[in-house]
Amino acid sequence: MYDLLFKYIQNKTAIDEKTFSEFCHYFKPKTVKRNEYILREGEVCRYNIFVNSGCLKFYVINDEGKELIRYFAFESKFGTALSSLITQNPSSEYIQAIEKTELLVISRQDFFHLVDTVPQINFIYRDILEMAYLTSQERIYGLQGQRALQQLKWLMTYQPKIFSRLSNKVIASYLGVTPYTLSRLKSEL
Amino acid sequence: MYDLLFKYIQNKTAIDEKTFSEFCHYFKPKTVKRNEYILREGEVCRYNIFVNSGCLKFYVINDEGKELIRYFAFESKFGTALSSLITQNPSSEYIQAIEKTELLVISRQDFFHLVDTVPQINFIYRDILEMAYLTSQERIYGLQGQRALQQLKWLMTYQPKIFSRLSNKVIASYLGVTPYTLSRLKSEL
DNA sequence: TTAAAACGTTGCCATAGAGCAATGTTTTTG
DNA sequence: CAAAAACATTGCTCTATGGCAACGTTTTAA
Repeated sequence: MYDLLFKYIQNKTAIDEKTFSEFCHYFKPKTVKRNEYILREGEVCRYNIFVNSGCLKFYVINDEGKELIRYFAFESKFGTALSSLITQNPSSEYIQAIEKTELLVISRQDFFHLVDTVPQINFIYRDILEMAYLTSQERIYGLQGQRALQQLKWLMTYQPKIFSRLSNKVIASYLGVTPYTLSRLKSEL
Repeated sequence: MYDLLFKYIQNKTAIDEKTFSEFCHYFKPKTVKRNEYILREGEVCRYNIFVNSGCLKFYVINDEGKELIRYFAFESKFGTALSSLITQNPSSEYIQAIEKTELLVISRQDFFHLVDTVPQINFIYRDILEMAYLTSQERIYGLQGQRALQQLKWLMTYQPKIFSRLSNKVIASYLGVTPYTLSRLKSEL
């Protein structure tokens, strides 16, 4: 149950099983079905989430009703609606399972308690934020400067998992183009 | 010299002047001229930067030679090429002064030393990362989902400083459109 | 297992934004 | 302060992407 989380933490910082076992019970297992919502727009996000297996999508619905995905959390990734988690204001984001997904969820309070008291978790959180920020920056440059075809090529090279596991529809939503356009671009490759 | 930095930290966490005076000497004052580079593509970023006055732009030059700005650091903001700072790999970003700018720079080593030894700085760094990440997320949704006109309206509402202080050319580069398009959009407002 | 639903592809046309050129305006710098 | 450089605006045309419709294929769920 906690194997993957232990490996994740161990991979980023020095930790022994004893220390891990002292706090891992804060993470509660939960299984969600395909298409099940973990968080809806307007709800306050109260959890940080670690994905044990499956895949979650994090997205908003814009004014025109279009679904815009900013992030996929595959197994061994953390994800949360950070803005809402921090401010405890209603989220503008949805979190939804793309397939049957096994999670470990930790409450906001417990999570920040661990960040403040367990140096390894403080470091992990810093690392998560740093990496998330770097990824965001790259994505901003991609969306700002590149034609969809270039973005598609970049994605196929650096995030091939997205192509092997997700439908064209969600990939299009992630790239910010319509499924029609994605379909046409693929025929240009 | 350190007034603004002290206020910045004080505003986010409990700190007294004595504690501040113990570490503020790690931040070295530096003045750069209009258009002067603080970091060029290919160089390794060795500093974190606090802006005392003026404005910096953080950008890349893409394959087509187009300048893409991801962030402006006005006074009382931190900024760095985080990817390069963390990995110590050559930066893909430029950092350049838009106007005459007064900085406080702290070396990578000193900065992470403070993060690890001064709880207030640990907290500040966490806060910087959190806020930077949230801002990035909003920007991703903006670039992904909205027409340039909508982005322009959003920017005028939430970051009016950008309009009062920067040229159309750099605003266009930030929005990811050409100056021609920006000029036309403004006439539609 | 099979009907229903969702998805992917492609033709056609509409639209947002790109890019060049020409012109007037503002800013910079000696 | 004046010449040069950079910038802003706008007409014209071109291209990338959007969006509908139609149709075949795959997936889902009872």
